[in-house]
Amino acid sequence: MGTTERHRRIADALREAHELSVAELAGLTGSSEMTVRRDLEILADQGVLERFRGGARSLLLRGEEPPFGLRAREGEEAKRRIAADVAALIADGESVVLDSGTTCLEVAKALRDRRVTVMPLSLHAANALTGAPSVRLLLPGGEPRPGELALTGPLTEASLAAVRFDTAVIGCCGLTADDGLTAYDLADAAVKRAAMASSRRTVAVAEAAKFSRTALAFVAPPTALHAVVTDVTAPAAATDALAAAGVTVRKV
Amino acid sequence: MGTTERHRRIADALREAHELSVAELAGLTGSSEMTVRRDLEILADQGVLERFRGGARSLLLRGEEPPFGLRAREGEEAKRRIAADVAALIADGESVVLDSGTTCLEVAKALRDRRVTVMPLSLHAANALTGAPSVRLLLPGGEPRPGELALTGPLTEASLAAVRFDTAVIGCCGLTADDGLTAYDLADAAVKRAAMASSRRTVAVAEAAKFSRTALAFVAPPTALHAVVTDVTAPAAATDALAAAGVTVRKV
DNA sequence: CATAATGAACAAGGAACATGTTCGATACGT
DNA sequence: ACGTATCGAACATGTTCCTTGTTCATTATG
Repeated sequence: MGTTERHRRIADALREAHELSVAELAGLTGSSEMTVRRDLEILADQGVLERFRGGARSLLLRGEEPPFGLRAREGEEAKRRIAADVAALIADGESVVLDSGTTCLEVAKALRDRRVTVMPLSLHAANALTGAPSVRLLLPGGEPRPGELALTGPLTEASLAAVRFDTAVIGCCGLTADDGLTAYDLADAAVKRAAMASSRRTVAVAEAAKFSRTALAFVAPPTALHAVVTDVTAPAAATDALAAAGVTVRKV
Repeated sequence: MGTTERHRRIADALREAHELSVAELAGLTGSSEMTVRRDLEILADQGVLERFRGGARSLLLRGEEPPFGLRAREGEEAKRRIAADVAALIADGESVVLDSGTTCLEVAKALRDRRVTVMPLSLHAANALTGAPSVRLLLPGGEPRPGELALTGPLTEASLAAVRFDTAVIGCCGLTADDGLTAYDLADAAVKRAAMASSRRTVAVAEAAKFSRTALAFVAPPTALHAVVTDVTAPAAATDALAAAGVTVRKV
């Protein structure tokens, strides 16, 4: 079993059982206790769990967002397909503002060899695009949130206000026809709104799981979106409701 | 011989001999021709040299700046000492704007465990500071220059204008009592000036080699500097002249 | 057209990483 | 305060990835 696979299993097991002993986790993963301890130390640093003598307890009980490193490994294949489709929606020469989040990071990778202007809203995406000779990279100012490295704050909003884009590619934590597009973080939501306000059209990206969630911070109603790109496993009821609200839904 | 050591030798040899054959470079480095070809491809991508059939010729003949990857490995020890001294000049709780360049990157590493607010002017320094729990990181907007990843342009200057710092740590390409502080890049020079204008005091960092150079873009006269940190090998004539202009010179 | 350089493909060597084991130190319950 | 269980540092082993060298078919040059 690979390291990341084991981390995922430990995090999942703790989300269900609240807390587990090191011995239980070692049995569950089939590895030694020492390895589990090393994993727990890493996951504790990421804020996934809290150590106590003999075991660990999950910190992801409520509607909180798992940390970046964990989410990046979930549904990678679906995210890549979504990203490829989004890249196909963008024409050469366009200017794009690219939201933070793991799905948008895949979009960044998909845009590396395209002739486009990109303003990424997270350092992860920025790093994915540096050194790409055909991409003109514009960085907004702001304060990178730990782990996520999403840029937020007045500097970010000021940078966005100074530029106009053809397309905004926006990620989300929840997306339903009733509640619209929602995010876990209030500051993030403000940046998403600013990015959309500076763009002619908005493309939202959302894996299937997003359609059954509504997060804390409201960003925009479905009518503000021009297209939503999701994967084929998205529930038809949810996507039909969005389509009825006038959004173009692409399942890839 | 390590890879970076070999790259350095190849670049140095070409700077002296203008152009050399692959066979000559293979003999010089004691490695196979295939390895030299692979090295030349990498260095050509970095803009260090130009390939031609049978060998390569240097592109660093004039007053041009060697690429970031090469400079980072030169005088590492001196840069680390300078960086440690600069970090000691900065008090806990201070806000600092940190210039681009390899020496300032070392300063960023030296500040990782300090309780300070830092706005780095290059993505290299920004990446060195992400994940540091005690550092409040502020990113300016701007366009990262390839390789260097130095942020420049109107967005950078606007971000700097919106904030006030206790200390500006400024790198340079040349520093003399007559010509003042100079840089290779005009856009960089404008950013340096904006950073200094937003700060109460300016600390310049300069390895010994900088005192015998004057680069294209003028940034500031010596009188605008409050302190210069350099290494012990800096020529006394140059540092004395700066001291006479009212600058505190620290040799470490 | 002949010769030399080139770069792709494969193989060997070594460095870096992940994992497991051992053992002294440390924290907890009684 | 004592005994027990947990912890994490240090070492040993296995695995993977990166670097280097060799071979050979292709390509450029005179």
